[in-house]
Amino acid sequence: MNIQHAILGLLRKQSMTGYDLKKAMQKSPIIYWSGNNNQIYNALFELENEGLVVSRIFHCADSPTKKLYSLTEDGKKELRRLSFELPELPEIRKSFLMQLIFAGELNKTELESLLQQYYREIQGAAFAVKEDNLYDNMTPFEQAIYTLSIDNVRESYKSELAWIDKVRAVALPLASTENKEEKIEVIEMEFKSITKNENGYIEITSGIIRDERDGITLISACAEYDTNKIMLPSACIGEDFLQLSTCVAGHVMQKLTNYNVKAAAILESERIRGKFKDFVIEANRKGLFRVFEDREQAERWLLEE
Amino acid sequence: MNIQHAILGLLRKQSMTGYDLKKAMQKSPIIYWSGNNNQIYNALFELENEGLVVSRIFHCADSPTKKLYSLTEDGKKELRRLSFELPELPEIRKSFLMQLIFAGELNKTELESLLQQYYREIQGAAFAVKEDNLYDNMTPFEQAIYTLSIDNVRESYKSELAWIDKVRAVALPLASTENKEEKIEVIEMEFKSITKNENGYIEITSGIIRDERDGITLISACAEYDTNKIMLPSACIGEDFLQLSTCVAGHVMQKLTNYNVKAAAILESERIRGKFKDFVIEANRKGLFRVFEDREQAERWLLEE
DNA sequence: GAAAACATGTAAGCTGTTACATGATTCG
DNA sequence: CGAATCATGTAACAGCTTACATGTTTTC
Repeated sequence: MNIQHAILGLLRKQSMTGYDLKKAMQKSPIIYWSGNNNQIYNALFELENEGLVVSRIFHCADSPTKKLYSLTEDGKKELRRLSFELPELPEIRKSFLMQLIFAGELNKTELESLLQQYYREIQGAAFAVKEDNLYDNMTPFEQAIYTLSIDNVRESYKSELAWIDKVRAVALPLASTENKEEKIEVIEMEFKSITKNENGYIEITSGIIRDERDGITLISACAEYDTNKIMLPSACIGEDFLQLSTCVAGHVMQKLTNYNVKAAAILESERIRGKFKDFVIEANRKGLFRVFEDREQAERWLLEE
Repeated sequence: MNIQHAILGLLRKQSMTGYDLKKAMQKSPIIYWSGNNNQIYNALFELENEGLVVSRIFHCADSPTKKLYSLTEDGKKELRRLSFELPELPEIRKSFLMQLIFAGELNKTELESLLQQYYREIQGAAFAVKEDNLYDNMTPFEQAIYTLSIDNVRESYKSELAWIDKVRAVALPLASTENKEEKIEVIEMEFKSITKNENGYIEITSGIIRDERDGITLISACAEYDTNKIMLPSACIGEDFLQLSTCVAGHVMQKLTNYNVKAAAILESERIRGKFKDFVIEANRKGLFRVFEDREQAERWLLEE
């Protein structure tokens, strides 16, 4: 399976531009190409050379030539041929398994900490899988196949979560309890759920954000409570978060964006200093992460739309 | 996770040469690099430059300098540091899902045929996962972690098989029954199991090998009967198999080698013609696939050792 | 009026693959 | 004695990624 096949597939029911293809690839949890321009435009060029697609050029007013690609008869034939090729084995790469077997003598705390982090990442990833139709007009059969495929992705994550529990049950008791050189502190975060007229969010009640890992904890908590809105009171914002040089704020923002989680932070104006001020202005404009001085305002924004 | 990390991990308990590393990577179902020279020798060069590994050179007699690599103290520290890095999400690429959703209107027969093929490949791959210790002296804890990791791989395949059954149950009834232009013939193969003093093999009782896909059918039958020995009577060897130009024999051989399945074919000498004769001589020498004129001989070879 | 989204493309670089080159040792 | 395995390395190339360049339209 190559990207050409994917493009032919996406063009099967509707004409699209290169940009449309890029968006479709980025959105889909099944199409695993990142949707980068280089590949797509090159592939389209080759497909057109081989006569499998044609482009109609739209000159809107002036120069912005937009090319709408669609399948030729040959393209349809080729897609049908590819559909009956011998299926490929899935490619599965789980770095975490290597990380574990190469780690050697972990003590109980260390192992539990690693498993916890992995659990949260998987949980977050599973939460982010959204069903979101590939084509507009799908037959019931196509719809069923598509839903089943999305299920497949979700189930892969689920069985990974089940496996982590199995490791907890089997391997944790065998791990040594002695402490190695440095003690690893595991500070748990706690959350509570708040519901206001059919809408709700979660709020951190204890724990401090100081680390990239804590970003994952936020996402995973959202997954657990099945919400994508989270309130961060001043008490849970660590000093590291406020120092841009530590990159903590940036990493956490990245996670929020990836998993489409909306976060409102309440920060006293005294705590917003130096470059962090610019970061706040920038973030407030963007959308998924905003800083408020006032709890009421924060809540209003979180719950809106 | 990069290949450097993997190399540090493999060297954790024992010194190894580049060649040893290559073998270890090729064997392991968890370490997903193909174990190609280019990467390994380059990585070793860099690791040595960074002072994370050292090599002792062995001059055996003349020139064949053999380099035994082992971890330095810095290397051990680096490995420990990497062990506590934030775990990465698994990378899962299932082409088959794309193949299905891009295939569009499949009728019942076509869908069932695709599912069948996919099922067999997964079954074969699961069959090929062998537990086979990474290090010699493993603590019970390390042993448990390793066994659990292998389980993880096997369970990924198992849950894929379960998913295929779900697709059969849900989507097959929705598929149209009408026949498209060309009818796809699905000829099932049948097998019987033969046991002789605690040892056994399976034999094809109906169906003909004519296709790369049939190679997968053989592997999948082996997985089902939990054997890696298979008898191919003359009746099941198609004419295409005997024509080297069709590549059928080559592809089937490839599958047998990949999955470590031993196959004995019984062929009358009249049927061995032209270039196929060379292929037979070549194959007989190699080991996993041999041709016999006589059933007795074939059985003896199959059951030996 | 500024930024985000739409739209098409290019360049440099990393990772990993196959294939080649070379020579020693071991094994049937 | 010939082949397979051991052992180290190189070359060329495919695939994919990040980042850059450029300009338009839409949206706040």
